[in-house]
Amino acid sequence: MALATRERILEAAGGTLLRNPNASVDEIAAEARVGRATVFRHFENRAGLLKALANRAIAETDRQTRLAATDARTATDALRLVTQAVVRAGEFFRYLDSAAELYDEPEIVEAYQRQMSELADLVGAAGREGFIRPDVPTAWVVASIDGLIWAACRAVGDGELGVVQAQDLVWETIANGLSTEGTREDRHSE
Amino acid sequence: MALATRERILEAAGGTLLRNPNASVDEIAAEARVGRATVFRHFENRAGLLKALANRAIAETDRQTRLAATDARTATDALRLVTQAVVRAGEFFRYLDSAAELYDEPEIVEAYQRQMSELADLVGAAGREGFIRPDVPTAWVVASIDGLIWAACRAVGDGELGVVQAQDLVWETIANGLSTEGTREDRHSE
DNA sequence: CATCGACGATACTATAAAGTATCATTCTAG
DNA sequence: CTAGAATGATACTTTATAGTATCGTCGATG
Repeated sequence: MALATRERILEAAGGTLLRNPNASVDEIAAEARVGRATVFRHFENRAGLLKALANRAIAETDRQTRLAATDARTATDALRLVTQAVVRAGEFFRYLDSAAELYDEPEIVEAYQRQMSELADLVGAAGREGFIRPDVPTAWVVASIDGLIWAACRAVGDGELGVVQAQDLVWETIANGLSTEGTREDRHSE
Repeated sequence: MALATRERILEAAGGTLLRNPNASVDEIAAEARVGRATVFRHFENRAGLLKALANRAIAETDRQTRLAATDARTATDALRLVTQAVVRAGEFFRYLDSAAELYDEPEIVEAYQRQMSELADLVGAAGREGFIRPDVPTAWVVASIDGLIWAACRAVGDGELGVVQAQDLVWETIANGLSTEGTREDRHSE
């Protein structure tokens, strides 16, 4: 089955590149239990393999977010669902931690920027609903959500948290932070 | 000046590797306005250069955190100051985004684990002071602080935020999240 | 059972980058 | 002003890996 082989290579590439971003085609093929030549039968070259892998991650993330967005009744709810959806898709793009080669692929960069821009739009809408504190710059909201999602995906990948638990914690942290303190003024005193 | 040259190479390596984690010694030397041979005069090999760079980042982070910790009167305060100190040291380790080779250096891995463990200790102490909500796993507290610090360092590096602003926002987000909502129960409704 | 396509294995070439050696030049200390 | 150290430039070797070509085998499909 050609499809099964191709998928197995992509799967192995994700796992191998996560452990070693500079893994050779040799290593990926070995991980996939496939001959090295077979990798080049399914992908034009190493860059093509990485590109296919990235596109797979983008598609999966889009799928999850689109699925989530249909359930939302408010922008705030959509932001929550999308955030949690991206955590769910995390296993597909976690290898991107160190995929510097992809910065040269306009197609990939564009897709990433589109997703970030969609997130920014959602943050803006949630802000207009009054969910986001107005004194926090939008850039930081987007950046910190991104950072928390990455942290969650890593924690899940390392087995420290379950997926559902991580999803809840991300949103909990976005919404309320980690502190017991209710007031926001005297947080520097104990 | 041997020292100035060595420092210039390290500086250039940090910048170059940030833009391209697989940058060759050629590129680093060019960025440092130095002959390629000179790099090998100051560092045993490429791995040695990366190791020196990592040690520099570790030392700078330690220095900043030690400086911060002396001012703290409570563990919660120490956690805040250390978090902000790491953001301040961010420019020194941001290139580590994709420095996979360093995973093989026990010395570096050990230092990283030590720093994370120190952070975990601080989180534990702050928890005993009642600052951290008891229903949040310590692993997530550590992971999310890490994620927010990374987000802050990237935002600073990209010029989206100033250092001081980023420091405050990180702590603000840790302590209170991003939301205007005071209650923690009905956050799923609008 | 025969055919055709996918695969594994292997051998080969090409290339980029690491690391070494050498020599002329420049800079600095005495 | 001079001797020695640091540097730049360059040429060279070595190595790892990408990518190609080929051939025999296996397995599904008709």
